[in-house]
Amino acid sequence: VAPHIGGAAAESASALITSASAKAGMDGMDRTRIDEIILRESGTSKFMQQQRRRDAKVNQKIEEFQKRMKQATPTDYNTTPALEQRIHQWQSNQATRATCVVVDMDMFYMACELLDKPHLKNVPACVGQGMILTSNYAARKFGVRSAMPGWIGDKLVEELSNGRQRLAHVASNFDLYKQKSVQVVQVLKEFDPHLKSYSLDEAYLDLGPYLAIFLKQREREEHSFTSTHVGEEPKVSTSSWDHSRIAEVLRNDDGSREYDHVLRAVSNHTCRQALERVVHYMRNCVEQATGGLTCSAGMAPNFALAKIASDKNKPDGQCFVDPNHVLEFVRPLAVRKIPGIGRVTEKILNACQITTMQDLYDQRGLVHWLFPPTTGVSLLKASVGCMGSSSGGEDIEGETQSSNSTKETEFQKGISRERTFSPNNCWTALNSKLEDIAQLLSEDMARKKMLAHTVTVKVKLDSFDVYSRSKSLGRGVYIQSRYELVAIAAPLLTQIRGEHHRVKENLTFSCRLLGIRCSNLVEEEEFSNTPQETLDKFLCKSPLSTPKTASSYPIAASASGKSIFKSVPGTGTRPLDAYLSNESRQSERSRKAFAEITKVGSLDSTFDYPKEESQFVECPICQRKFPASENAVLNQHIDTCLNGSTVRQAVRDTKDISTDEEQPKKRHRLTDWLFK
DNA sequence: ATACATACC
DNA sequence: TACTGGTATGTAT
Repeated sequence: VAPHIGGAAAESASALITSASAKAGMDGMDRTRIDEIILRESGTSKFMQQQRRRDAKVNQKIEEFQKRMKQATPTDYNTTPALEQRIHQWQSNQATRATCVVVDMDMFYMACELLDKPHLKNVPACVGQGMILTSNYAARKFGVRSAMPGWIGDKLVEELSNGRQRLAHVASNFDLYKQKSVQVVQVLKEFDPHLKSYSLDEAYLDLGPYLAIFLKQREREEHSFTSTHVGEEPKVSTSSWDHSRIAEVLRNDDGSREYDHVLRAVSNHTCRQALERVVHYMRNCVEQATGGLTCSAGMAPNFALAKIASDKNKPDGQCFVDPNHVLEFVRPLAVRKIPGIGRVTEKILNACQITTMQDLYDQRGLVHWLFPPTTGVSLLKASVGCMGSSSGGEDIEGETQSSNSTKETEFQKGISRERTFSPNNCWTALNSKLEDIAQLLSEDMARKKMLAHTVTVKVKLDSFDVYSRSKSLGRGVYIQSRYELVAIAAPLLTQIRGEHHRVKENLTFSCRLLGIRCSNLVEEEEFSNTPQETLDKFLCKSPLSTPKTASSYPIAASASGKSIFKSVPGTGTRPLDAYLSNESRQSERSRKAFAEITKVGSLDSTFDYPKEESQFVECPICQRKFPASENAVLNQHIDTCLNGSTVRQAVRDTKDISTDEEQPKKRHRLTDWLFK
């Protein structure tokens, strides 16, 4: 039975926003006081209102959970032999040696700045002007942390220091952070050339191979010097070892060698001692190489545990999780410590009386029954320290977790750009912003040589309500240029506005953020030499997609050189391709792409935006205006519109505009297809 | 395939 | 006065 949900209890900021909750280095501070200040300063803001609405939804979800719990019978919430069996299985698949290492730089951005500005070391300071990116420990004492808006940080420091201190703001300098990050990674790669880093300030290493070579090396030394006493573990020598030699071996290692047996041959204790030494040395190297940046490290049999451990002795410390005592490490942890359990899941669990991992384990039957399968399983795996092995599926035999099987070929799933601005309801301006974003995104995609099959537009209103609408293109159609992006994105934006007006019956569409996301990506192949499609010109010149106010389009400029529908996406991604010859594939693709863009893009004239939002609403498709009061009429019209009357008109228009002399057949086929 | 929510840095 | 940006993934439909 859960405690009060949204009852009379005083509202707490930390329950509403992550930037108010505790973080490493925030010990011994007055959370109540901090909460109070945050709520007072921003409690009525639109942002906070939105957080409350979200929180209400979470509470609703919790109530549903509790309803189900009340109806539950012991058969539902008791564990079962099958579950016990699975849990046991996870545990026995756990690696027996702790070679996973997570290196986490201490307050990275801030630390980078402090190199330059040592005078800020002991006064409250943060990086970031509007939004705080990170803060030093002096500031954390007052509850100032990342993701917190700057002015709240100011208030916290001012008030909690009784006006004696002020929060110093340093503008972010990502070039510097990137440069420092490169230095760090360079050093770390000597210890594991296959390391992964998911952000500028942390890296995931498997020190298994390094350790194996290290131990081998030492073994040889010991042999040549002393005769080892029987039954006695050889001590880890206190002399320094030949690091550069090991680094070299690793550099030339093709990753196919098996090191596991070496580590299994030595005791857990020996392994630990060696690892602690290596990691200590490694952290030292980082500090030297960066001119004084410190980091913390966690060592564990899997990366999630290592990640948690890296936080334990922050800053400038390290923590080892003994594979034989994982449960002792895990059980006392608050559920929130587990990567993947955030503010919301924590709240849900807490409502079920689960606050620690011990609770989670004790309630495993209930959890398994209550949560959706993937979530439930990953929670339960976590409860016994088995984490990170993605998607909660059953692990196929063996502790592949940390061996040299680094899959290099992971391809980025999506790419996006979004921008926040002062709330704006001018349709022309919004569309122009959308085009700017498309431009940025297109550049990113070109740089990364990727093409997208799906485009999503994201809108955040003044109220902080978020909408997203997406469109997947026809089979085999992939796009990149900003014209294409705009051709798809602009109508989606129109659609969002239309639906917002319909649903909320709200005439203003005041927007504070626009974003475009591309997904279902494929890699661009070598430049295609097929004759230039007319699409580029079409998208560029056609009044259907070129705003009259189009100073933002440097028209002829970049539109020429490149074909838009460049590549045949990698063979194998879509087997059906195999049925088409290369050439017909190309034209097929272009034809479909053209159709796609025409179908969607041309329907939305980005020109002729009404200057003011009045008592009229527009058809999201053809932009024709209708009296706001006549909802039925509009809906009727939209249906007609969607049924294609306008499509035909649009296509007739394009016929005159873009003539394709080289391949007139295509045009026929295009129109045939469109008219269907 | 689409929309939305959650999470992480 | 004022609350980010980029990516991945899970859930529900």
